[in-house]
Amino acid sequence: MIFPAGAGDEDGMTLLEMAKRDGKAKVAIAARVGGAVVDLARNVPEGAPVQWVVPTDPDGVEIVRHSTAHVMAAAVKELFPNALITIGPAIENGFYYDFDVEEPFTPEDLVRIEDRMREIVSADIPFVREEATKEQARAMFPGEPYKEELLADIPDETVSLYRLGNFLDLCRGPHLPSSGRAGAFKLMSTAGAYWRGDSKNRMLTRIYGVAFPTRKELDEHLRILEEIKKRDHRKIGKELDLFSVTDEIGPGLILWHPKGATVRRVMEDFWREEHAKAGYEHVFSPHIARLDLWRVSGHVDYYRQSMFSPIDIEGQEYQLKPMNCPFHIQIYKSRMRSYRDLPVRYAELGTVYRYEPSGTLHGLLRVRGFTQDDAHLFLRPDQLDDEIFSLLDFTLFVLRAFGFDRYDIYLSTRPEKYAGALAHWELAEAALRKALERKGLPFEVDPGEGVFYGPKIDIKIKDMLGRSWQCSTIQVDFNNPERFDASYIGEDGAAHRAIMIHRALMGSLERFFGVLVEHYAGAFPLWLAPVQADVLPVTERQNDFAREVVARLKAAGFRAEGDYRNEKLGYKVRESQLSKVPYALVVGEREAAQQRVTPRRRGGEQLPPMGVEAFLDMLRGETVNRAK
RNA sequence: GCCGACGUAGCUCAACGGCAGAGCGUCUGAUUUGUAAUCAGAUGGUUGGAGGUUCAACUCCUCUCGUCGGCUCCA
Repeated sequence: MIFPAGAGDEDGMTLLEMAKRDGKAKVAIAARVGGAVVDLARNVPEGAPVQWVVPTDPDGVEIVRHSTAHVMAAAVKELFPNALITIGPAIENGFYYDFDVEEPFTPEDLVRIEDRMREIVSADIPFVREEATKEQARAMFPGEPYKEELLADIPDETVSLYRLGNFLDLCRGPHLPSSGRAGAFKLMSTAGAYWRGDSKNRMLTRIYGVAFPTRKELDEHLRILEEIKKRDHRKIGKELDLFSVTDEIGPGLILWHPKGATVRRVMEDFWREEHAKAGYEHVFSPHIARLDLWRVSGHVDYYRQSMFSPIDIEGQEYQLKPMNCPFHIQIYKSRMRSYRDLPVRYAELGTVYRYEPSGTLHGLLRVRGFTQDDAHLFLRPDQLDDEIFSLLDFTLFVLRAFGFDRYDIYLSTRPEKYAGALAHWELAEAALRKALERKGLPFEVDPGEGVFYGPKIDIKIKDMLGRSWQCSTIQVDFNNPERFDASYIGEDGAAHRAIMIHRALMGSLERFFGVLVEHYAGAFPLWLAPVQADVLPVTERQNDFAREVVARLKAAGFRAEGDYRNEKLGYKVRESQLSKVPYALVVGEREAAQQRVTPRRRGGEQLPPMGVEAFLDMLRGETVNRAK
């Protein structure tokens, strides 16, 4: 919401005074003058139009968050005078501030800091903007080495400073007129963070907080956090007995339990089937290979920090594979290729192992051993455009089948450190761009974010809660065909270099499965559900009929289980519901007599009794288009 | 890897220098049950591991392994 305002008509009038005059002082927290957002303490610019910035504007929210960070720093400086201040920006949903302290803050400290913050807000202390030369500013931060370092890096001669009571901070601003304008906030956690994000620097103590213009928005945010917690795939994975990671096996290594493995198998079957239809050939490759292979591929040079140590086998060094590409290239190279053979498309659910620092491991989303739904395509240059175009189609089709139809697409271009010829890069970037445009897909360019061997398209899917997950990637590669001498015989009878595309749609089965669990909160759509129907006999007199129903469902290719325990129906229904099985089939005396079942959907909806065949038809109808 | 917090029964959690517990689960028995928990009994632990302080350690200290929240990186 933007309130237009008249141009200032009095010399020396501040924006705040003008806001008061216009009755906007209660809502405006800053103003947009020209392109810049400025504090209300500034003078009204002559002749320039002014727009009020209110807390609900994107710019306004950022000011609220940034100023809350300053309020926190002021509170910390009062309670912990020895804490050295560094930086404290606004971030998504809130803010943080990094401090250099001898002893990290405890949860109790956070409570004290938050209490003190509320007092500062109640006192409604003005934020006062000052300007100083760098030289003057240096003298204003005695004993604050981080501020000194920041000052040294600022190119401008004049810097701005903000005073909040006794607390002074070097800051670009803008800020709220006063602390009383801060919205609803809450300190969330402390964390270690390197000074300037560099692990060579000293570890600082960061305090994270969330802040919103209103209490209502804060409460809503906290509710979403609760929802995220409820959907956590690690929690649901345990509850539904899908997978585990154990101390005994090792961190970052996944055990797929039968229920999780069933979902994975369905995912894989679907994947294999669709790839075969799309002209891919399936291959298999070993988990280790001679280290030399990885020297040729460039992994030893570019990727060593993510690889496990080589294994000594009879004096030869072997390497646990971090990628599948060199194997597929070898298969391609196993015989002479004609231009007529291309494109050659090799697909493999290839399990790779990468060393990830222990602190980065996270459930299924960040692991040390994972299976890529990998494929490598070998093409002639004239095939590049069409291949990428149809690949985009194929990718979006697969994602849609799993229930993802919202995504962000990124085109990552040539990085500073790149391999190969510039002309190749330009050709590849143009091909990727053209395909996206031809499909009419909106995308963002990530300049310099390509892989060393080529540019790429990344697709980040959005889940039910709107969170983004990087899964699909399509990468053009001129480098590896060069390194491995992968070529084909052209129409002219001469050898030509092939172009390679690396691509993964789900990315990693582990991660994709984890995302699926959170997306559906464990309630998988029918085609993926590990158990699709629970058959629940009301008394043990119906057990025989229930077994027959289970057998018929299984014979028809569906996954069904019977609950023959000596429990009341309510108990069995409850357990079926909690394990998120899509259908519970109640079979009592009436059903058994009429050879029928009474289905109950996962949500509680009861369907009329029907014959087993009718129920099977219903299941078939619901699984034919997969995602639902 | 680095900073911090945390590891107690299969699961969720109590006990926080003085006899290691509850609910759920599991097992046994009774009950034969109609759409989110039938009753009773039993079972279950080198308190992550190693060392130390103490008359006494789940509790305090050191080391180690792991988990979680971040930093960095990425599928």
